Amino acid sequence: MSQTVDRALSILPLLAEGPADLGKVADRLGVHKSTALRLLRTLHEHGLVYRQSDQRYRLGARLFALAQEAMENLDVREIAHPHLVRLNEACGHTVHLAVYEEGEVLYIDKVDSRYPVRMYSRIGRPVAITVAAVAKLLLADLPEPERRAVAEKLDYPLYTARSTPGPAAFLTELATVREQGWATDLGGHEESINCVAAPVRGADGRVVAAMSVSAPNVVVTADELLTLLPLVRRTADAISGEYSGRTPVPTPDRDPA
Amino acid sequence: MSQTVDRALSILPLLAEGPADLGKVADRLGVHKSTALRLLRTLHEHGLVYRQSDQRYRLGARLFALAQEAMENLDVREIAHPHLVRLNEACGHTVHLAVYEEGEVLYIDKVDSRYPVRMYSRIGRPVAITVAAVAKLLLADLPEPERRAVAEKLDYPLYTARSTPGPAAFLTELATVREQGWATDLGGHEESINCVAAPVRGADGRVVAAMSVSAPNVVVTADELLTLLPLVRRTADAISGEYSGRTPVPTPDRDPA
DNA sequence: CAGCGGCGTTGCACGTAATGCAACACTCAT
DNA sequence: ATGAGTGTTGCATTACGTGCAACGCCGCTG
Repeated sequence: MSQTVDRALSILPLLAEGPADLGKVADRLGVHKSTALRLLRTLHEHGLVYRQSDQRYRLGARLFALAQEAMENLDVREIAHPHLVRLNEACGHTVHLAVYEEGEVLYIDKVDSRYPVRMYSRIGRPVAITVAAVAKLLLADLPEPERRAVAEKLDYPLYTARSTPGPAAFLTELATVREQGWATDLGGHEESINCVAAPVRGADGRVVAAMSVSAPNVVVTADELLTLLPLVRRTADAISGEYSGRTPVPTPDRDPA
Repeated sequence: MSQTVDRALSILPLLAEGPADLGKVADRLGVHKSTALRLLRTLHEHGLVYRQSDQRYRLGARLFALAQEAMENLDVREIAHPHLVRLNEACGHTVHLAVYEEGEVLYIDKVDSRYPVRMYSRIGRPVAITVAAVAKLLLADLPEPERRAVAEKLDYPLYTARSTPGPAAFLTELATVREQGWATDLGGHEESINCVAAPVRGADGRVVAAMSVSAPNVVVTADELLTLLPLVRRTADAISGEYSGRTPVPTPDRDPA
């Protein structure tokens, strides 16, 4: 809508790929060097872009700070965190919390497994949306037209033989998940890793987040992991209760309502 | 420099304080509502801003993804290298840079001593993890459970009489190192070689790498080497600053007052 | 050492594209 | 109903961003 800003913002993902010099930025934007320079300068003044000693540009500190603040402003996360920790203490596995936003699913919190074997996932990183258990729950709750639209537009990478192959299979899976109120990922992303997930709902019943427990085969089998489902669901429900404000009294309360 | 972009970017810190509606944004920017609307739309298209269900705006998810991607594509080695060279020019000794990865500590860069006597160490080679100063710094920063798990699993070869004998001693040493923010290896790997090391930290304060200066007894005594500690730490801090995009501006002035 | 090519930077005239205005659409309260 | 509070759209004006060309600055290379 605003050309100048649009161009300026296009620089950010470009720099996220790695440092670039002025010429490269101008090229990729399709603008004159002087234009690119001014845009970069403006970004620099706001600290979103940093100029390293070899004069190349890269993303700057304020961006990290903003991302941090943005995350802290997500109140689901704040409410959920202690529950995630408790769940991790109970079962020992990696616990994730994820939200849906604008066609993407992102991890917004994580408690690492107590076992030395760790999964590769980091907060802020987009989830493998077509296979992850949390993604299924979040997408399954979208209104039908949007759900369909999103499913059509996605790529369906075949991470493993069990990955969701395409839109049709995905929509079927979403229907099942929607019906049963929980989801799994059994080796769909990485052959040896399984997950079970449950939804966190707001006061209006809409799914606002999803949480999962993940563990590799070498630690527990898929069947053993499934026995944790009731616990996962109870935890998710507890978070839902607290989030939607109709919590009886969780633990440390200052004013009894 | 660019008014439009400048205004648009000013919205981000504003939203970082918490969600705001169109009117508030326009007010704070000192522009007409329609102008603010267009700016917000552009930010929205790039995912930097998200419109929540009550129509208010808040910081968007792509911000995480950007910050995340930038972190992953950041090359400590590239940023650190000129600093290592400068340090080597200043003190003449061998300078190392190392990172932790999956239970191992690896040298990823090295500037050779100007003295004829050289250590043998190779870039990409695993470090003597139980004794090397850089290894201590990197392991000391791991979360407690993992640190313990790693320490338990290690072998403790007795390279010299001063080598770390076992897990207990190692964990104690790590606690000290963690506390003081620097580390040494005084003849723990080879009888006649000493090292001092300091950590390189990312924007979040986590240790992403460690650097050390090493020299054999025949060139400088351990005490003499220790006098280099402040310089080593300053260098490491400079790298940290640049790595996290925090340094003001590397102006080409000769002498900073 | 001079000459050269590649880079970032600056000043300026041009015309695109951002701006503010005013009118419109909509939702809630009253 | 009716009003005040939102967010939204179309449009005329001109401010502002744009590209150009010239400059300065290294680091090469002959």
